[in-house]
Amino acid sequence: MAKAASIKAPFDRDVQFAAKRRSVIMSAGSAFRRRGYHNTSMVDIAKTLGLTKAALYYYVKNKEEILFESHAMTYDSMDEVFKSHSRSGLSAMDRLEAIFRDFVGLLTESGVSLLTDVDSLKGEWREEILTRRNKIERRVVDLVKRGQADGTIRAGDPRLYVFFFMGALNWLNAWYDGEGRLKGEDIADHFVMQLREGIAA
Amino acid sequence: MAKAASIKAPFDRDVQFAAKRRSVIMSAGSAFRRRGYHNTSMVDIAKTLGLTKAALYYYVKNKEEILFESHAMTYDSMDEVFKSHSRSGLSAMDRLEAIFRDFVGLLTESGVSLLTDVDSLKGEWREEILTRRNKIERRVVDLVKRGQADGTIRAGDPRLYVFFFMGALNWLNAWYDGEGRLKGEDIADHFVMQLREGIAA
DNA sequence: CTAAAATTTGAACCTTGAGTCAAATTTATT
DNA sequence: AATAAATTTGACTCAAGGTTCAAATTTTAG
Repeated sequence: MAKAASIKAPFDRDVQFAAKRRSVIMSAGSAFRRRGYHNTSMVDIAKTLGLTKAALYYYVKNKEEILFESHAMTYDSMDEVFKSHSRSGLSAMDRLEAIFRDFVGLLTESGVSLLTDVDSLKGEWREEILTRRNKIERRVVDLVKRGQADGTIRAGDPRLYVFFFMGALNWLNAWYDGEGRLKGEDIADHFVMQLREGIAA
Repeated sequence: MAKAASIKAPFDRDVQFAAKRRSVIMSAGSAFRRRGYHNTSMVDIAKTLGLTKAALYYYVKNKEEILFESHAMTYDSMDEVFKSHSRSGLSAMDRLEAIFRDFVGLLTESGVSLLTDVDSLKGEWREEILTRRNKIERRVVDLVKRGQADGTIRAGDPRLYVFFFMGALNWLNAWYDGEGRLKGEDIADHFVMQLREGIAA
């Protein structure tokens, strides 16, 4: 135990730091989602965590970095979802359905926020987030195309199909309230159904 | 003509003023939609109109009022759409479809913006906008309920149906670009189709 | 053409909130 | 307990941008 502790000690540090940094970002991300980036001050973020504004700067370079990381974490989660469904033998339609269900799950159960404030990011940061968003969108569009090829999805402009139901996701993120009557599971069931009926051949 | 002019003169004034005020609000609204409320400064708004920051205050009380009026004008337009379809003999489903098509038209052709920055409004203004938004949402939900009653719309939580396709509308507003390849008419056709298939019995 | 009203401007003011930093405090190590 | 490293803080600076206002300019009416 003493030995284990001495080995673990320096590692624990980084883990501690990373965990706290992560909590800063997620807490802020949730505030950004509810009140908006510019309506959330560093003081607000700090208070929620029982800290002082200055302490935040021990974990992040500046406010913009928090926004960037919020976005990044969300897209990380979405990439995970894709990965976890890449090796299933499902049809394109079924896979899309499963992925969409997981996306709804992220937004309702996992505290992940789909932020819209990309325009508050500048330069490289902005580019990277836009690139990642486009990449995800493209993967979904590809899925739709594949579904059209294998006959499980109706004909029509794939991008428009995607814009339509991804809009539902973005909007869900805006109105969903963990305390509300609507439960994540039920929303997911309904949304998946409406997704399918809207696009299935 | 001289008489007409003398009669018209005082009236022209108000019209002029109202028109210019309106152009301030719409121009700003479009900027808010593209860049966001807080990323658009009064100087930006003024420059677009070939004016000086200070001149804007001849037309509006403050920046928040511009945001408020932007929202209000949008909801005015949406109320108009409802009114124009209130006396048609269509089924609930068909009427919903027609209204949705017009909503898409507003956002793509009429320079109307569906802003999401409600949280930057304070107090009464905020309340009024939220109330109007809820009212519109409720009317759409009612339409869905009626459709379920007359058998043209599938069973299920009406609110969830509405959240889904209203999300498409909100998201459209975010990505739509008048200069882009996708033409408003085509978007409307596709969206109406995907709306119908997603909810029709 | 002239005076009054309407419109616009330049130059400030003021508030808010992000970011800095040296010092204080807490935590971990020996 | 003593020391060093990690963490947090209070007090401050600073810039951005919204708002004001008296004066200048433009427009309209007689």
